[in-house]
Amino acid sequence: MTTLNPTTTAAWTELIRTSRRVLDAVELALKQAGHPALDWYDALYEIEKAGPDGLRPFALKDRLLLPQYSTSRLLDRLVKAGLVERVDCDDDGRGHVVRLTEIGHSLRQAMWPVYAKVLQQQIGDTITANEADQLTWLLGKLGRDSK
Amino acid sequence: MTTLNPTTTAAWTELIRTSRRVLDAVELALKQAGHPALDWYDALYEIEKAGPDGLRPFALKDRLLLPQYSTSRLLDRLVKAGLVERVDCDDDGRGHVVRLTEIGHSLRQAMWPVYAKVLQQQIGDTITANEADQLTWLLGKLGRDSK
DNA sequence: TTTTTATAGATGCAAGTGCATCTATGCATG
DNA sequence: CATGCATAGATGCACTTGCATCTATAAAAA
Repeated sequence: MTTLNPTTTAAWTELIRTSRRVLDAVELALKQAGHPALDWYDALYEIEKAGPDGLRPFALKDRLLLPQYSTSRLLDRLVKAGLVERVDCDDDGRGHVVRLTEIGHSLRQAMWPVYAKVLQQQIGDTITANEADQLTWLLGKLGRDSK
Repeated sequence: MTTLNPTTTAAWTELIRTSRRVLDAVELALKQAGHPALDWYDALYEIEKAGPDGLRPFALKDRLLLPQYSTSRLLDRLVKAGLVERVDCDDDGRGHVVRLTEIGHSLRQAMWPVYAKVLQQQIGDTITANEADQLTWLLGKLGRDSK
C-alpha cells in the first residue's frame, strides 16, 4: 500500500482547489463580459502568436495540450465564427494551416483586459511578486519528472 | 488598461499547466486501472465521509463545487452503478439523502491506491515536504480575497 | 389560513466531449 | 513504381454538460 505524506495530500488539494477557483473566476468574468470562454482565447492567442504563416492544427494541439479531435472541433467553431481561417498547406497535402482573421485579432484583444483584470485581482493583488516567483518555481518543480 | 506584472502571468501559467498535468496523470492511471474517473472518487469520498446519516445532495454540491444539475446527474449515475443510494429525507420532503452502499465503499477503497500512487510520484517524489508545505501555504493565500 | 417567495432537486434540449474509426496523403522499402 | 506503414485531420455515435425551466415542498408574509 502506498503511504502518502499528509503534506503531499494537502498540496494536491490546494493545487486543485485554487486552480479551479481562479479558473472559474476567469470564465465567469469572460462570460459576464459577453465573451467566449477561455479555450477560445487560448487558441486565438496561439494562432496569433504564430503570425502570418499560420499554425498547423497538430501544432496547436500540442501547445494547448488538447486531444486531436478537440482541436479539430474547436477550429471548426472558430472558423464558423469567422475568427480563424483554414488554408490548404503547400508543403503537406494532408493538412492545412490556420490563421487569425482581423475579427479574430480584435476579439482576442478585447478579451485580454477582462482576463488580465481577474488575474490581477486573484493573483497580483493577493500575493507579492516574490511569492509569485516562489510559487512559479515550486510549481515548475512539480512539473518535472521525479528523481 | 490593466497592466499585469510578468510574475503574475508566469504564476498563472504554471498553476494551470501543472494542475492539469497532475490531474491528467491521475485520470490516466485510474482509467488504465479500469476505474471510474476522479469525479466519481470525489463524490464517493465525500459521501463516505458523511457516514451512515448520509449527505444531502446540496451539501455534496457545495463540497465538490459543482453546479446543481451536475450533482444531480452524477448522483443518477452513481445510483445506477449501485454505488450510492438515495433515501427520502425525513426532515425535508423536498429532498433526500444519499448514502454509500457496500459496493460503493469497496470501489472507493480500490481506487485509492491507484490515486495515491500517482500523487506520490507527481508530488511526493518531486518536491520535499518542506516545499510541499510552502506550496500549500502560497496556494492557500491565493485562495483568499484580495487585500 | 391563504398567498407569496425561496429552496431542493429533476429534466428537455442544444451543444460539447471521448472513443473509435475513416479518408487522404506522405514516406520508406523492396 | 507498387506495397506497407505512419501521420494529418475529420466524423458517427453515445454520453456528458450547460442553460433554462419545471415541480414540489418549505418558510415567511399578509
